[in-house]
Amino acid sequence: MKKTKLTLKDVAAQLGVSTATISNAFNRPDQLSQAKREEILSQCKKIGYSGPNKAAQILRKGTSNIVALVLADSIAYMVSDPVASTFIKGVSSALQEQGKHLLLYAGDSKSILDVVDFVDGFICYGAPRNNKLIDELAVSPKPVVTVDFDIDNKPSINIDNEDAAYQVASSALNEGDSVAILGLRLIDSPSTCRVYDSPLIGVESSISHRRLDGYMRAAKEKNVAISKERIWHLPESGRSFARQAAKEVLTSSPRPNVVLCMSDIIALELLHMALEMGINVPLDMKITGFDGIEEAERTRPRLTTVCQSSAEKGVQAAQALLNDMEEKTMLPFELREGETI
Amino acid sequence: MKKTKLTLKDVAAQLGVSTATISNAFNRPDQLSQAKREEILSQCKKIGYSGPNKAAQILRKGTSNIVALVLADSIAYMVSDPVASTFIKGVSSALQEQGKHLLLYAGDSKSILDVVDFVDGFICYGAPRNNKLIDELAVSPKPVVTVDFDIDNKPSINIDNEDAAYQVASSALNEGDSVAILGLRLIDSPSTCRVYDSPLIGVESSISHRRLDGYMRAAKEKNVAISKERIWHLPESGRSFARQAAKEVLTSSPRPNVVLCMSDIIALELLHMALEMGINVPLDMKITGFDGIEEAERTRPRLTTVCQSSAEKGVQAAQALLNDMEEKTMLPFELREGETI
DNA sequence: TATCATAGGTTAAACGTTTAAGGTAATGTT
DNA sequence: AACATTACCTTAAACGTTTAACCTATGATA
Repeated sequence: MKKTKLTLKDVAAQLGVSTATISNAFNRPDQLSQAKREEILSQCKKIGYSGPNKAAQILRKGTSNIVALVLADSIAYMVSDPVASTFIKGVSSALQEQGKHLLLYAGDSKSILDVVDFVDGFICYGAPRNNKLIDELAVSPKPVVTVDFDIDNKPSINIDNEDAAYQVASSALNEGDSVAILGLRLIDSPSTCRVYDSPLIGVESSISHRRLDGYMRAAKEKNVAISKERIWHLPESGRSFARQAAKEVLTSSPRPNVVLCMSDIIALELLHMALEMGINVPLDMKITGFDGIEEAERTRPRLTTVCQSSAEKGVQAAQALLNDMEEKTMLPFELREGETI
Repeated sequence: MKKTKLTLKDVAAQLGVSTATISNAFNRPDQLSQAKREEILSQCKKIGYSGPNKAAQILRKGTSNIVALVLADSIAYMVSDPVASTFIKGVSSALQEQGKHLLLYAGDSKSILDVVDFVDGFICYGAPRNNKLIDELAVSPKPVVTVDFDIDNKPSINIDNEDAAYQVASSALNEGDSVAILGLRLIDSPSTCRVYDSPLIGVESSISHRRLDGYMRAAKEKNVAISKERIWHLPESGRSFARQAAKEVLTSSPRPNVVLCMSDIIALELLHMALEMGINVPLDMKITGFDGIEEAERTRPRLTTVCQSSAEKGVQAAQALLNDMEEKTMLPFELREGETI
């Protein structure tokens, strides 16, 4: 058992050199002769000194190799969402390659102040549920990269959600259609409900808003009207919310013959429920999704959706952060025609 | 724009009190009069001092509120596994409740030395792929809680994997059966293959070893022999590895009529493929899983498996860490009889 | 009235490093 | 031979806090 943890000072004393030299041996090889360096390193190993204390380094150097990933919602929810977890996957592999550590941060937290002093930067995936965080991130002294939404003057990674939504809606819609939209985080309600005249929440650059805009533009072009009582709000993309919304939509009258869903999870639950009710998809009801998750390829009929690479978004976000990129990046997406329209 | 970040010293000077007093105003309300405290706090807010620098606190206090979650494999893989992500979910909610932060740490990392100085403790989910980490954790100066395996003298959270495996195997097996086992991380190979005579890897307390023991005990009791060439190794529980292994098993001859799988993901891929090949489950082939994931309830026939609550494991692990528990905890499991045996 | 707690501060020494700025001897330059 | 460089170390001042130890009125106690 060690008596007490060795410090740089102890080691310096024992080896009869200055603390600076020990420090340099570990951090700046060019500052001392190779012979001395090797000698020091081997001595350190021998006496059980495993290198400079990281906590002290964080304070002194002002850098920790920790990157905070600010998730839109609670960690608990985000980690179980296939799209989000694929994103996390991308982020983590890019970070690991550079020896950076990943701190998961919930978007419903009170404030980023409890970590801002020691993290090296923030990757922000989706507009945090707590709007205050956005304001704090906007003035953060540490670098910030946003994904799936924007903050002025901060780099971001996005796809053109408006265009993607427009395209998928355009290929699904025809004049005379009766349309419903299953949207995400549109209004301020903790449960699934119709939007009606509730004010829309969140930043204008959020994916929900952009997608809604795209849907509406396509609808206008095709001359179909979508009233706000045909737009549903889901607080998140979980299966239980999705099932609830699906049920409401399927039992609403008149039953829509086109349903535009803002995520594949939502679309898939709707699809399953519709099929169970004996509704013919796409003859009686067309369904579109969003994201292009793996599961959407395995269903019969295959879901028509918009594919984007969440893993790639993660990688790009990490790289943007680590390389101090300043631009806002637009990633490609791809319409995947399945058999649900 | 701020000129330069305010420090405690600056604030103390501006308010004409000592740094200790400012510090106490934030950390130890009992050390100064309530009037002064409120005065200080409101002044701080006014001049834009948001509280003591966390990096400095980490060094000085020796605690950071950061807990490292050491995953068995790479973060990228773990986050996409439904069982692991449910566990993470449990951990994160328990931590968030206590204001702790979650650092994801990959089990295939070189060493924990780069974080041990600043984290408050380790939750270790599954035996890390890199064995060196286990040794380091065993002598870590920071608290450690292991899950799904054990380290001497460290608290742990487990289910009785041996017994669970024994039970599920017992209910599936009958004398004369031809049995195959689809196991996880049994030998040192990066790809799916039969075990044959390769030496088993990893700690004896790992879930794989315990489950294998349980299977074998049941087999012995039922008088069925399982040779090592009927045991497959999968490097991880991913779907692609599972499909590959499923294919090998289904085309092996003689084709087994019972397949014991060490995870539901593996079992489900096998089930799908078997059904596609026109094999009758359970008449021609019985299949058992492990874990009790949600997806396993939705398949037809429903999978026979062992249910455990990964979320609960996460919560318990976090609590054990935060409360300095010392004991090794055994959580309950439940046999879920589906229609695959 | 002399004595003793106590409340509400202050002082200064840590916490364990990094890194400018200096110093010195050896090497290179003219 | 005088001078400029360079290579290699050391000194000491940060980094921004926390906290034990100490101080000083003020009110309570005997």
